[in-house]
Amino acid sequence: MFTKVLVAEDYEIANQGIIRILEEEIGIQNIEEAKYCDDAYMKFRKAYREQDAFELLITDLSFRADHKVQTRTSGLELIEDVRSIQPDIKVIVYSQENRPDKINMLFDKFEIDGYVCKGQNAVKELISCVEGVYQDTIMLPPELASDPDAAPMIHLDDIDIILLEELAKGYTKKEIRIKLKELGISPNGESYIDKKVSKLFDDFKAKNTTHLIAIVKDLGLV
Amino acid sequence: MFTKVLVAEDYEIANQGIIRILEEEIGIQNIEEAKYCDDAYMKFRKAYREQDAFELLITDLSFRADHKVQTRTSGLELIEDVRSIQPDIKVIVYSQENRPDKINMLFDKFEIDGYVCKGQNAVKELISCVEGVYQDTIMLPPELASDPDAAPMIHLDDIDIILLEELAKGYTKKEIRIKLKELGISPNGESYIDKKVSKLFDDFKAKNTTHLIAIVKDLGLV
DNA sequence: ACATCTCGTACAGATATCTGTATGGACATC
DNA sequence: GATGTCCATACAGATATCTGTACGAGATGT
Repeated sequence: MFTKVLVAEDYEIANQGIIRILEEEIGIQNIEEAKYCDDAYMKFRKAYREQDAFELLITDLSFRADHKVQTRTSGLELIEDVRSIQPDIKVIVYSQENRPDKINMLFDKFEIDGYVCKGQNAVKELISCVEGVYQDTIMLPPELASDPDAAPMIHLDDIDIILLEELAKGYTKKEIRIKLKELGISPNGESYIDKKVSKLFDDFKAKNTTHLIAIVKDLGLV
Repeated sequence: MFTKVLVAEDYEIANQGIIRILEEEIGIQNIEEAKYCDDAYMKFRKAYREQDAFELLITDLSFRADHKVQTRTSGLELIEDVRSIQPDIKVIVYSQENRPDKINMLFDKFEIDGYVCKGQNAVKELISCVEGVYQDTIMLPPELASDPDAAPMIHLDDIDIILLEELAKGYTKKEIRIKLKELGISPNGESYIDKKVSKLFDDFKAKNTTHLIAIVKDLGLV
């Protein structure tokens, strides 16, 4: 089993709860906790530098802002930063997020190893998730694993994501086309972008750009 | 102090935590709990019918969907339904929501009496909130109370809300104008709507409709 | 080697958005 | 009663959106 685990979770009670489960139910000795993403990153760096790296990171997604100014405000940034240094570290996300598209995005884009949904059965789920991840299994939450084709997943490529993000920032398609060109991202043809967005309309059953952005915002995809 | 309180919160641990505080820290004897909005409503109706009504409702906003099919899926609906029967019941919302605009909206539109943010200091905040609400004080969370003019609040009237909601559903302004006319809501002139939306652009510093909807979605206003 | 399909691009027309100006009524202030 | 300020509406023009057709380049299959 894992011997050294880092827990990043700002909500103190939940933090203690996770530690208690790791210690008493799973029997992990060496657990460190952090209430802020930056603190978590510092502990991670220190352990890595001292050749005593963490094997598993359990992190929340959203961290409340408070008086302490943080460079990282989201678990996603923490995951990216940690993975850029130690790519093979296992990552389990523990969050209240329950939107399938968002959770799938975490596995697709951030290549997390497991996801546990805060809620009624979080204890049982967390235990089996940690055990599964230790066996190199990708541990989908039961909600997703049980009916994998319940919602026909929409696959978004990189350009789709960029388009959605830029549209949400209020840029026109022309401005986006110019941006893409400047950044050397291709394809960037005018009507290719139109086509891409039209396809997104079909996929999400949106009537127009505004509706599309409202839908993907609700889904938490951007 | 309150003698009879109803707690609606689906996350069991939090639910028990609230009850423990109400009992041991504040000394309230008669507390009932519910994990579902519908259950909470049933308990409320029963107590009201039996002339033994609740004096205070403490409720979460979001309730997880599970196998039990619910007619109410949000604390907001619960508040509306409860208030329509017993308008003078005190309501405290206990949620992880921390967006000032959204919380302000709860006070403005749902006339809640207090708000407690899930988090580090939730225990202290909950105690003072319950005590304040008992004294007929409107208990803003400390984040909002401390700097009331930190974010210059944008006042949205009914038409603004309707416009934002309909735009988010993908209706064009022309369609919205016709809808308003059919519903007998006025003003509904073509350029009045244009002007209203333009003002929203200014208020939220949005470049266009799509950007506007992205912003208000992020703020949780729709 | 040929047909077929997808991908990326170009163009064009109908519709919608956004911004500006103009007009008349309601209301208050002086 | 004259003046200015909102409020609600109308109209108009430049820009953007959305949809459809068309065309070449490359990949795929048979």
